[in-house]
Amino acid sequence: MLQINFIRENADTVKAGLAKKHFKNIVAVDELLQLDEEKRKAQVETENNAAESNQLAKKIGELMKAGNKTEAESIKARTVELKENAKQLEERLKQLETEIFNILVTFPNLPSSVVPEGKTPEENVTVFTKGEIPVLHEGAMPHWELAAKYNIIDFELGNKITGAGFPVYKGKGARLQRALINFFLDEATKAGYHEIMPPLMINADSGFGTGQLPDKEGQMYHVTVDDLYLIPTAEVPITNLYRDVILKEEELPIKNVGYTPCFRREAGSYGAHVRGLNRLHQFDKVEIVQIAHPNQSAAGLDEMVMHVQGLLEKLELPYRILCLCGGDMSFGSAITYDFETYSAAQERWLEVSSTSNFETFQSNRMKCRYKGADGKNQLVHTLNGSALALPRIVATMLENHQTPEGIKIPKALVPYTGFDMIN
RNA sequence: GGAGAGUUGGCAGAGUGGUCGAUUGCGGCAGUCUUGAAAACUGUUGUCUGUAACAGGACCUGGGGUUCGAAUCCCUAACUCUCCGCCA
Repeated sequence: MLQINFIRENADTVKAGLAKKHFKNIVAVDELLQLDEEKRKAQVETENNAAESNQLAKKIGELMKAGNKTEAESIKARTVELKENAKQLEERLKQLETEIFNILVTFPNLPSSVVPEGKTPEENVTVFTKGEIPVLHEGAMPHWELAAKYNIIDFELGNKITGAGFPVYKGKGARLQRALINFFLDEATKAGYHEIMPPLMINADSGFGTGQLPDKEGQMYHVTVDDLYLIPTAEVPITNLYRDVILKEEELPIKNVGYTPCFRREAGSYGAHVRGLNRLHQFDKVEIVQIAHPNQSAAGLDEMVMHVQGLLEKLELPYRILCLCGGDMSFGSAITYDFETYSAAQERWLEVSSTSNFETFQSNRMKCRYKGADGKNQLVHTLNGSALALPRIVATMLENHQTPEGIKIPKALVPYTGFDMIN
């Protein structure tokens, strides 16, 4: 969430930023500032009223103690009057605050200055590409056919047990999942991340903290009897660990990693591009999260990007890195790098990681701050990235590493799988 | 699920209607002493809002109420603990 003080002092910058993100309702900025003006006036009135009231109440206390009841009674008349005023003033103030909040939560984060202009995914800028795109042998198959051929992932069985988008992993397929999870966790640990195993359900406060709520409820599974949500990503619980926390400056950066299943309703997506592992309702992901000093967050993002690159290279997958354009970035992000691996049988790039700096957007919602050298509390920056999401990695591995004899497991992963070929 | 007790500043823990934003201890920070450290002693130490700076306002788990006045009384929600029941 943007800070009202910042908007007040930088209205033009805010408008330009919102425009870059292709936010439609930019006039709301002026509306907001108007309301803010009114609210501040209302606040002064309310507080002056309260100040007089407090003063008189104190005086009544003193008079009562001194036994001067008649004078105390005479003052009471005025306090009753003030109380009436207070009720109205407070109501008005509350109403203005609500209106301001309701506008404020609709504003996305402002994009960083290096984010490219653009509206659609086509306008994302490829900043790095690495790896050979494999030439597949005659009769090569897409991953869903390979999954059936080697009996490692069963989509039909998942349909029966739960529904579409909930595959069942079997035998070497299940073992491969476990191997990737452990591999990713170990690599992150080596890079200095602290392992966390968080709850898989979150409350509404946590959903608000990282920006899933309000408005994006539709993307999460909601357990209504207990009013809890299944996590769409480990980012939510792991970042919210620091909700309402004041950190010491020297504690930063905090680097956490966690493996969790992720649950997404993916309402509204369908078609050929969701076949097989391309888009699931439940999938596994290892997520890295940093809580950083504002001065360190840019370097933190670079480090995260390099970490993800290292993973893809060890898995021997061709990949490219995109810097998302303003219009294609997520709501809360200030800058996002997407990683895509090339899926040779589908002949298309698949997103396997999204690594972002949220700057103060989440920390302002979560009230996560650090105490600076000057003793003042300031908002931290939050960052997160997938390192990595499994299904599309598995999809590309199956497709790209297939041979007529079977599917080769990359060297780095063999110690984790315990086999070097799926056949 | 049933019965009871509780939730106060980083932590522990006082405070049952007025001068309490809150006693005290620990911890933290600064100083004295010391070659340095420890100990001891002294001082200091919550957050938000607001102001040029003061002032002012809000916060004792959240929400609502009673009252001129609420940490304190009432209602309600959440959470924690103890006992019983159930259970991986």
